[in-house]
Amino acid sequence: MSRSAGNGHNGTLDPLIHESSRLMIISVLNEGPWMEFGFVLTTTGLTKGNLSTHMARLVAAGYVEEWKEFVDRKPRTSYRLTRRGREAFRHYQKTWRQLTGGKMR
Amino acid sequence: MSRSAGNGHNGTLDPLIHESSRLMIISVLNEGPWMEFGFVLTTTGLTKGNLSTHMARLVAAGYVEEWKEFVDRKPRTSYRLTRRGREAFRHYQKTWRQLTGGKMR
DNA sequence: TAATATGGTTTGCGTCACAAACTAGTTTTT
DNA sequence: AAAAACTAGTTTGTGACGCAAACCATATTA
Repeated sequence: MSRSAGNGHNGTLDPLIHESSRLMIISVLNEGPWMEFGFVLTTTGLTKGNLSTHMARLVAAGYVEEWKEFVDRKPRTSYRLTRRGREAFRHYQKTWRQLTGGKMR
Repeated sequence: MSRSAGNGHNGTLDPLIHESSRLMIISVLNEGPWMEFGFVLTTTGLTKGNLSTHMARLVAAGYVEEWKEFVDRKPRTSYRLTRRGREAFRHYQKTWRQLTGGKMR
């Protein structure tokens, strides 16, 4: 198999991270440890539906970890970046800077 | 009319620029003045079809200027960023850095 | 004149991001 | 105690769009 996934360490922008909404989400999660759904919701300004589905994809990709619990009899969902997620984000940032910085340098 | 286009000077990433292929194209065009189709083609690694349609969109948006001529009896198409295009790209870069750099700084 | 190359454009399909509708349970109101 | 409204998300329907493949027009070579 030839190494050329959407994310890998080739010079392409991981689409899972690059998509605007998810870029916002990941940038927020990158600033700290566990964050609640509601916090990410208001910080990013996304709708609940979209936040929910984007989160599901990030979890499925192993970039984000999900924690569900009941607090005061109500459900509470929290997220944090996994190590893989943080690394992927770092790599994405590096790639973006190279790309937009010009081929020759 | 309330200023909130896809590109405007609000804190969102202009989708016309943010899309990976076009981000590559614009980054390349940003490095110089007129560039030929074939050059952009090999530099970005896109297929001809996709390059063609992306260029059409960028031209339609007023971000890129198109120049068609015949050289040695063969068609030649060249492109360059317009002033608006360069400005939009600068603004995009600024926005991206703010966004991914964290809310608090 | 048939094949091959050059320089693109157009088309069809599959993915996916978004808003809207829905689910499940809790608290408040009447 | 039933209904209404609120909390905390999840699921669904659909339009937009990015991609590869097919196509077109002209020029060159065999």
